[in-house]
Amino acid sequence: MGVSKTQLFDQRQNEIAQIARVLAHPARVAILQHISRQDSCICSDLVEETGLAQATISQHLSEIKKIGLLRGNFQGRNLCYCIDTDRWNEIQGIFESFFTRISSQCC
Amino acid sequence: MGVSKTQLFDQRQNEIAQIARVLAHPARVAILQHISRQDSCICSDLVEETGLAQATISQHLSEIKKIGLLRGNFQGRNLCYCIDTDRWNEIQGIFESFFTRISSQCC
DNA sequence: CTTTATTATCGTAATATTGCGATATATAAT
DNA sequence: ATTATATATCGCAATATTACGATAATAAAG
Repeated sequence: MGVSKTQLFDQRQNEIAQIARVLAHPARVAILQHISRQDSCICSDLVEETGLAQATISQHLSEIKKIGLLRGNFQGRNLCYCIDTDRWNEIQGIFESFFTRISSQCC
Repeated sequence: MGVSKTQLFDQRQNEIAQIARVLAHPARVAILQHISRQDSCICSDLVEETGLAQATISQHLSEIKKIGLLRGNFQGRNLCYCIDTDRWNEIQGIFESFFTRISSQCC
């Protein structure tokens, strides 16, 4: 078969999985780190930085966008992305509570 | 094409991605939550709980095992899994520092 | 309006993931 | 040792992801 059975799981579980999926590729981790390192949020020297093709970077950016983590403005010729801080904090909260809820005293 | 170019990224970026990949499926999120909810860490009523086939659950468990998050002991007839708390805390730390390092004052 | 530079989308190939039935392996009980 | 139960692995089919070249769309500059 090969279809993910998301309907078997609750909304929060699917939400965590959906966000984790975005972080589940080193390029996207690197992109997020790069954007946040720049004071002004330069966009596609990401191509240079990572060594991936422009089309590939654009695709990764669009994955990150899907979970609401990016905001983009034109700045001169360049489309300039930055991280949506509110959404970032929200996601941080979701993971934090997921991590702290889990604990087990084993057999 | 279609091969993830992991060699383009540093060890930490790949590590974050590898862990996120495990959390990137709602079944695995549910499994972790279930194991931690049980006082004693029951194993494969996971099949009942989730509605996935036994083979599928076993496969998901093995993904979680790969990043060192599970410990298993036989308890009577049953193989009983629990979360490796040390590793869990380590991973929590990795994500926490990833999340807190990222911030951006946008254009 | 045309040109130039930047980013997005399309089409396609390679690979990875998801899921399950069938079967093998492992442990406890008899 | 044999049986019964639980878990792991194999093989396969369906779908998803990753990557890139080619091309379209967008915006500033001339």
